[in-house]
Amino acid sequence: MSPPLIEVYDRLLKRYGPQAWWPGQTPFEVMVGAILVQNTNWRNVERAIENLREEGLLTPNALYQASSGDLEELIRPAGYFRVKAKRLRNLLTWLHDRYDGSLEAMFETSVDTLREELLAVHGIGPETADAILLYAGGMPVFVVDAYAHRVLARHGWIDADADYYRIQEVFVESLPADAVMFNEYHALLVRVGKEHCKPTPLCEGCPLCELLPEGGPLGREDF
DNA sequence: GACCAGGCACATC
DNA sequence: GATGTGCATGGT
Repeated sequence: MSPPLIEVYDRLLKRYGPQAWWPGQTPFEVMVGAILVQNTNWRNVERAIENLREEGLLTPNALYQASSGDLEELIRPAGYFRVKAKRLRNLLTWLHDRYDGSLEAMFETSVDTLREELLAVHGIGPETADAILLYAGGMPVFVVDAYAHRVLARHGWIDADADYYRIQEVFVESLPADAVMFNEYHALLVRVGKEHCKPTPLCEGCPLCELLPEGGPLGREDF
């Protein structure tokens, strides 16, 4: 039986309202943030992005020309700064070589092709690619993350060991392909995950547990 | 001091 | 193919 994802969405939207994601001022800033936020608190990413902004590096050409050493120091607050500096350079090099540094040209590519191209960039995996497609490009791609995984598994709506594509499939099967809603849905899952479906305590005051006949979470305690 | 945070690549079995 | 590990900072 498929999970009640429309009802979940309606409930979350009613409870929290629109989340106004992604917190980035330009598509390029969103792309940079998508790399920097990998397994990292957004607050730390903000510091790194502010550093880049102060140096005038939040454009494809400027960041492409920055030295690796400067880049590492500026993004240090976001953690994993050496690997992330390499990943940003991989993305920038690809963008420069393939699209002459133009996001407009990049997003003229069909979503399936662009996704494959992004995944071929070293350091960009499924979530980062999808975040770029949805939040920077406005393409109707559902972004799965650790929160989506935990919130759904916690309530018994997916297997705890479901992988990225399985979880994405669950959403895509039950929802219309609407970029605005996909955008909002992902942000709402992060919100409820942070506020109520924490690792511990288990779903305190969670608005989604009310949808369960048992009135409480079904998943394993480590979800 | 332990644990957590919008992942990903790589080594090893 | 599954499972484990390195990567690093900053808040609670």
